[in-house]
Amino acid sequence: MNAPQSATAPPAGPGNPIQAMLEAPLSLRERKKLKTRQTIRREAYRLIAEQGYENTTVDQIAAAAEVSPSTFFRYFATKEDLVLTDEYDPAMIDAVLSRPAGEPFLRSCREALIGLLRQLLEHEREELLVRLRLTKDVPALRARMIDTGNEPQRLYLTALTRRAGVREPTYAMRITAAAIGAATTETVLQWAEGGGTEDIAELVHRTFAILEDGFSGS
Amino acid sequence: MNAPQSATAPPAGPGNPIQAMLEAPLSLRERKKLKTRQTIRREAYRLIAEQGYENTTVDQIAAAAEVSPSTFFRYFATKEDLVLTDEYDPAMIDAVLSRPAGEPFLRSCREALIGLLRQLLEHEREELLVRLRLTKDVPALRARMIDTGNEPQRLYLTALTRRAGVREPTYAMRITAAAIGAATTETVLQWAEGGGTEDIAELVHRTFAILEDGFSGS
DNA sequence: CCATCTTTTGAGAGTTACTGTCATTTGACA
DNA sequence: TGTCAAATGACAGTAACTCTCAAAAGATGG
Repeated sequence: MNAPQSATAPPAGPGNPIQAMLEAPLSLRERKKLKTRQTIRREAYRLIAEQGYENTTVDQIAAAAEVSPSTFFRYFATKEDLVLTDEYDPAMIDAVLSRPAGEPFLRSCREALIGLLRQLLEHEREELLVRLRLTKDVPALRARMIDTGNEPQRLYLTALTRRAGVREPTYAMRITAAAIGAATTETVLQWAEGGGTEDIAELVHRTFAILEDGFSGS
Repeated sequence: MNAPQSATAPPAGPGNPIQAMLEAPLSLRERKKLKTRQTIRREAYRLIAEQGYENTTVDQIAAAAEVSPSTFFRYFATKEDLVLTDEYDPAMIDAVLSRPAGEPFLRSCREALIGLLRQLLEHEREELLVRLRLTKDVPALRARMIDTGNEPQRLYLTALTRRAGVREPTYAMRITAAAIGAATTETVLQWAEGGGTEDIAELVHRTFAILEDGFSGS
């Protein structure tokens, strides 16, 4: 193989999945890789903040991070991945699956989401805000987001399927995951648009209340 | 101005909006433009069917349609737009808005959707199937779809906002539009995946039933 | 510490989607 | 028929990727 794996997160326990990911003993090589990845991302965000997303070229980012453009693409398959990739997807699935068995799916999602967001906010509130705002403002990113593995829809579908203990999701599962996923995305984007000043847990509650009562308010 | 407008659909009445678009007296220039547009799309679909989306270059398409690459980009802003652009968005908004005033929004959407799909199926069933299947299979397309103006989410949001007679959509409207829009997209994609053999009206009914009862089945 | 093996990196060349400009052509219209 | 605006094509450029190959650097066994 010729490329460093794109950060396959170690399967984290349900206790504090994010924290767990920050530990783990690392070889020198691994540490260097991680550092390179962080440097690239940091420099990229700096440049993007100064010049905007479209005006910042990969070559500039590579130069600022002191790596070759080739190396940039070894760490991020596309420029968009800079903003969109996320290491916490497995944690979200775990969080949903570790909810009590009989609980309605909607509630499991809500609680898992609130728990995960609380942790994310503690550790990297600012970065999350920047990323979400970019996601909302840059068309290419908003577009791409849907397809990447980190979109909520796919997470929910995986969780639903596993919870039911089946291999292939049913039609109803697909529809459910699509709807809840989109609502989740919209919720965090709205939070970011408000500058992160609102209580995100409260927003999540409002969202799920709408879903739960079948949109009867409209 | 230097470029032909990308098919701004004439505002169609609620009667039979699609049919209305197919009539209208056209000047020679307009007819030629329309023909060029159709030729490009037809040749593109042919090449894509033979070689796949990624392996088909814009230059090839332009050559096959006997226009210059410049002209290609005057008709389709991006290669993706070949597959994704859709002339019927205004018709969908109209269809929702022309439902009875007191009707629950969910039902208005359902009926509007079924009505529009029925017409689409009559006129261009095959093309619709091809497009949907491409949309589902080609990552770049699936990604891009969300951002373009033709995605259901934006349509529903517009309809909701206008129906309420306000300027800015509320938080609840955004969440509602996101959820219903995603469910709609998933529904038609599922239909296409089944090769169009299932009754799409029935699928739509199942989808909206799930939404209506608050996902209590999960 | 050294030799060797594997992973990571950089250099460079090539492809493709797209942008902008400008001169030429072609339909519209009086 | 002459004039104007819209449509087209040729061409040059940019930037995001892809591929290949050789050099550098960490891992590993002696």
